[in-house]
Amino acid sequence: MSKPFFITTAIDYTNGAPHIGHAYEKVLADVLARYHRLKGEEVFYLTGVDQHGQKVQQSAEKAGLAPQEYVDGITGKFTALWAKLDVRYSAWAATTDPLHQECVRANLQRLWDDADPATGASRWLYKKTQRGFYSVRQEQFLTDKERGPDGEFGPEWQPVEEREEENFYFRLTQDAANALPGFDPKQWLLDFIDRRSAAGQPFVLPDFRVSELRNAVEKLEGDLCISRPASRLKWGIPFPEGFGAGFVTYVWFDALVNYISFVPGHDPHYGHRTAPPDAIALCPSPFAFSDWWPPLHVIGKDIMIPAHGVYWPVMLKALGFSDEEMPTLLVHGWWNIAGAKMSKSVGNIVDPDALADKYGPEALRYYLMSDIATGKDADFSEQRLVMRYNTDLANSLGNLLNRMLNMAAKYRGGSLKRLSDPAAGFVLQPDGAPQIDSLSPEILTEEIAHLYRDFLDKHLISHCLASALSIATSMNGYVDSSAPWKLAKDFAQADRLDAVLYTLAESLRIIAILISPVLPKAAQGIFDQLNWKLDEQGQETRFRFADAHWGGLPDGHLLGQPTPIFPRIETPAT
RNA sequence: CGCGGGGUGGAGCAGCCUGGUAGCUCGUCAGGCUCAUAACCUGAAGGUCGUAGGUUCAAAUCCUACCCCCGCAACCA
Repeated sequence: MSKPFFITTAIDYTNGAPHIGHAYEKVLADVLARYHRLKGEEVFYLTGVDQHGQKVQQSAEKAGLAPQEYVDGITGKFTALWAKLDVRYSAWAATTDPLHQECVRANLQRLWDDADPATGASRWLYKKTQRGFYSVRQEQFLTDKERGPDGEFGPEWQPVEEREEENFYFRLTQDAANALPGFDPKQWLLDFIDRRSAAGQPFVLPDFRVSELRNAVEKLEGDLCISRPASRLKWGIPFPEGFGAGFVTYVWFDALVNYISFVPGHDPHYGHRTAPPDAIALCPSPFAFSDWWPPLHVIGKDIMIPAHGVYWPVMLKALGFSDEEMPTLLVHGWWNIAGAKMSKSVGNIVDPDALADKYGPEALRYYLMSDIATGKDADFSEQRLVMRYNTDLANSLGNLLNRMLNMAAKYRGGSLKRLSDPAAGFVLQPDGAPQIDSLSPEILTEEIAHLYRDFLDKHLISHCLASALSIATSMNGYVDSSAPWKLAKDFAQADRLDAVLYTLAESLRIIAILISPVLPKAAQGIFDQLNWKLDEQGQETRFRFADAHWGGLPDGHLLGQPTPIFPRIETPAT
């Protein structure tokens, strides 16, 4: 069995409804997950929600709800949207899940117990008192960034008072006061990033972001505060008893740990390498934690620095993960609105739920995957969504399926004939060349399948789609140049007509396989109308990358009835 | 000298890593077809690939300098 594929997304903060950016990331990961399943791999796709924190605590109070009640409501909007968009995840990472809470506490305990023999103190965590300005109204400490032009804190923060607070810290650097014996996390991280790049396996993809991360690490100073006093933050995971009473886990040691806690075979009390027999019994997967690990983390560019690019690898290192067990970050760009950043305060948030209702989930999935180059930003436009759907799916692919099925039904009663001489159908060009676009259809589809695979391995979804759909474009041209409606009137051309119809049907079968990760419903629809693999109707296993080879449809195969699979979206003239 | 991204026909983008006829979608114009979802096909017009140097037989692609645009507090992918 091949290596299982473990993919995650960022877990979304449950303080507001999902927007188009959330949808993009989850669909992107879903497409990659489906692609790996298409290749026959076991896939574990983890996504979820980050439910803790002060913002949630405050919003819940404002709404007059208990925090759990409040996050359950928002969480429901996310899960409903993923169901609507056919985002098919393997496990749901909700940070209020007891399993996760236990894992976070166990990890903190492991780091606390990992003591330096010389001092008896933890090598990774320490307690420190810090003094600063605290806004009673906003319930947070203020930094110089919050000061107004006059150097004073504005009225939105008042009253402000000086306070002392004791917290736990996680070592990231090796400053004189808090040296970590024998190990400098910052230097290790720099070396690690360089080694991965040198090995051709960059820690961060696309690789133009590596230098950005590296620069940020170079400038890293200070350690990471990982706790909050319970007096200030109640809605979070309490520290284990051994740390003393009254501390709650601050965001990163809570949220990032989800990538560990929900993996099958993981047991927080036994570390990440071994799982006790009962843990395996609870989990039907034949894989242990170490089989799944390490993951591909799909994240937005905003949380690469510092969370996923700095804190997370150092946390993993501290927890005992080797360099070979470090994950890879796939960092995607943003959907901007008319060139401007999408923002709640500007009020230009795009609601994916409404779009899915208006145009259908497949149209939205297709747009989000086809109109952005992975890693870069793009402009969101409803007009372009409609345009791309109509052009690529309705006019090109959908229409090809429809015209092929109609001709097959009209001329051959829907029955396909597979000729022994595969070239018979292609000697149709004026110059007599047995070609479509200078290639035979077998070679054309074969080459495109390879191209597609290369693009997908580089996570370039829009390129994949373009290559898959270029088959439809070629075939539409082939229909015109071979003119089956003329062949049908000439008995001497019977073989050619059969060959043309077979070529078109075969191409459509292969296109359906290639687009299935992005357009699962449409791919099913194409197979249904081709009357193909009906015993696996509706199942994802109906599509296999290995089947994307010429000649799958047998001689005498009976095709189904044509129904527009991508009805054009008609918009009122503007 | 803060960091990073980008500047390619009217619009939106790909190509740049691994130099070698500048590609895609939309739009415009002119034809063709009639199997099809007023869909499809062909052809044309339109670009000195931000600017200036350099390397090379050859540069959108590599190097240097400069100009312009965008992002880098928070909500937030």
